Amino acid sequence: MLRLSKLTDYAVVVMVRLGRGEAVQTSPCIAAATGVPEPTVAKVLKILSAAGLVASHRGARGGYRLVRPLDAVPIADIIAAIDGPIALTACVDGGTSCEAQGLCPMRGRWDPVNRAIEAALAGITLADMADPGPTFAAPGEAAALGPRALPLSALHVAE
Amino acid sequence: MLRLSKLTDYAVVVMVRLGRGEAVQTSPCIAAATGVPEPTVAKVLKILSAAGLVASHRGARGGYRLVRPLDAVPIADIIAAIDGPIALTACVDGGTSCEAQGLCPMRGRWDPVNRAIEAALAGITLADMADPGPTFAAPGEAAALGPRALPLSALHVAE
DNA sequence: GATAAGGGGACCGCAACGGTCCTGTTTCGT
DNA sequence: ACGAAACAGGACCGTTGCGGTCCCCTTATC
Ligand code: FES
Ligand code: FES
Repeated sequence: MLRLSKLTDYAVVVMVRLGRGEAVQTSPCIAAATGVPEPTVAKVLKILSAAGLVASHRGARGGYRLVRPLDAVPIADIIAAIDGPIALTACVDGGTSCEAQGLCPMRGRWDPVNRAIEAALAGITLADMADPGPTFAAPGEAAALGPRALPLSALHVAE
Repeated sequence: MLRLSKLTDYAVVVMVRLGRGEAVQTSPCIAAATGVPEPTVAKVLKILSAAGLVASHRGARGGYRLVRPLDAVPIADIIAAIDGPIALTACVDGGTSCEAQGLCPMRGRWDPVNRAIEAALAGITLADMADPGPTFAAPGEAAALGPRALPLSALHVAE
């Protein structure tokens, strides 16, 4: 399905949330605001922090803040941070994983495809996905609607 | 990793192989020619046949043949056939799978991303991946050979 | 009628992913 | 100085989907 991991989706939600309100926010706070379970939020933030997309401050009154503004973060960065480098096949550009590269007819064959996708993903920033206008009309109580396990959604950037 | 299934990779190899030699070829023949195990080739061909990308002829002296020439088959079709419709997230355009669509702030957020990828994938045909002649002259970076034990490769369109 | 080939499944092992939890370590507030 | 708050980092499983194989049936040629 060419689908990306659910964590990536969460990461987008979390990042967008970080773009609102206080500059520095804690993971429990974000979890409460977004409706995403707290451990998962923490995990996502750790990964994002390791990738340098967010900065962390430890200790009491600590939290996370954005390093770059939302409009300077292409989703390609998020995907790369969570799902690893963008590579459709095992044999990526360098092809460091294959043995007989000189003989394999598929060598580098997927590269243009990878490039195209990478370009497409680099052209869209989080700001584009955040809220391009006043269309965001359902604050707060949206989270209350998900008493059950919230299957795949739970993507609420509640205010 | 945004990776696509191995089957898709096989499918490309098989399709390219179908573009060579005899117009109609049997799956054992293709398996022998490509080095891909026969059952897998058969599986791939069944899927491709169901998707209408190849035509099959049953009975003795049967086999498969291409419906469209290679340059008329964008890889998007292959991916769609094997991995299913191209959709990065669970909530696709229509969002038929989600319950509280009206409240979810991510509704349709990924759509532009999907479109971009779809467009990128539609712009490259199998012919582009087959063997565009001697044009594939990778510069100096021939990459150091990694003596591996053929992890995922075996993608040989042997002649 | 025998044989060669595709059609459509069922089946199982494995690896990756999602999700949770626990045990440090750091910093701020009192 | 002490304790609480919050991040860091990993360990830990259940589940899922995928890759791969096999079997039996139908179809068409010889
Ligand atoms: S998660 Fe499905 S519409 Fe939001
Ligand atoms: S499969 Fe790796 S270079 Fe061909």
